[in-house]
Amino acid sequence: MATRTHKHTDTHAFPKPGHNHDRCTADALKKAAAVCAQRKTRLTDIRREVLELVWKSHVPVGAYDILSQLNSGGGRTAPMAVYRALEFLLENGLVHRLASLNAFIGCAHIGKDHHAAQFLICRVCETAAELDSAPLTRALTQAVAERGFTIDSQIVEISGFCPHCSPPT
Amino acid sequence: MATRTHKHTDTHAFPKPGHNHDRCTADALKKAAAVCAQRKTRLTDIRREVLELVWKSHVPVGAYDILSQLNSGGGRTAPMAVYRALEFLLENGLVHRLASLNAFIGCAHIGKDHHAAQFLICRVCETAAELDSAPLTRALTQAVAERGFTIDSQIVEISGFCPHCSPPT
DNA sequence: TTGTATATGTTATAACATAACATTATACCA
DNA sequence: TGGTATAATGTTATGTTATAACATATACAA
Repeated sequence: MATRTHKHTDTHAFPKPGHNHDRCTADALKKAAAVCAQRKTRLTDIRREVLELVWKSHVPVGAYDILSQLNSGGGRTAPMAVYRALEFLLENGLVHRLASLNAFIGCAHIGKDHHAAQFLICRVCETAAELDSAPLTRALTQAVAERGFTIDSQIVEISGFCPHCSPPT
Repeated sequence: MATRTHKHTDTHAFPKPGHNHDRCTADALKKAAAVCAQRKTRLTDIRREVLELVWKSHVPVGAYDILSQLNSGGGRTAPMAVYRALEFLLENGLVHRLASLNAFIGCAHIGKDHHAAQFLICRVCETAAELDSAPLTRALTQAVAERGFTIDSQIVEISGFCPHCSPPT
């Protein structure tokens, strides 16, 4: 029988409304720096600023939202700069793009090359969380293989109601 | 033991390069008319034209592509008309929207309220096909339920190589 | 320090989508 | 049949997301 040693069951918990979010951000930035150091890519000022803005919350954020936050102090950054930073962050597995929202969110599992990109998105609080279910991935892999198809990349985005928000009555 | 009576195993086959596509189109249009009659919604000229254009192939098509095809004969249709037609077709389950491509494709299973919206998309020939895997749906439902999440809608879009196109060597 | 690769700045435009209001067509009932 | 409500379409304008192309600047290694 396989060993089952989990420190806690919180690994995939949906972000709680009152959690200490500063920790999420600090942790993400630390790991991001480590990943970039290891991969010998450069986490420049603008890239880090964009990453910080993406990590302001667990709500996916649009490129132009990031842009206006960057420019809120009178800056003159252009859209290209933001898209380039996002492209870098995507390539390095530091953020994800949600196709259903045209928005970006910080990767919650930096380093563990999951690359699953399976998301739960709450319609009420707009929070998005990575699902990363191994059984789901297995079912998907099998279903796709049965069709004679070879996976290159996948998008799984589930919209609904998170554990902290009730469906409208 | 459950009965297993399938006319053929082709139900979920990936569209073959040389298949008789006129049949796909004719079939889709016939079913579309039936659905609209049953639901007492109106398949007007522009709606049917857009549906026909969507069914020109199994490659998802953008709204502005549809628009330029509509106007290729000197017409002056505006984007709104196309988007409104697409909205109608979506509401009536006659087409799907692929979020990863910002494009639309005819629904291959009109009537059978699947609403799964699981797609395979070939990177080479650009053909998209509905996956609609029950095991996948089950795994997904379960994984989501385990997180205390309630599904409202789902997007599953798998990009890769179809059975008729080889991965680049 | 100088060359090369990488990153950023800048301008313009492409691509996708909707808001708001006017007009026309259709259905349905009195 | 004619009036009226509803649905559909026309029209204009604009919002939103994303990329192309070329110029300049910065970092790093030889």
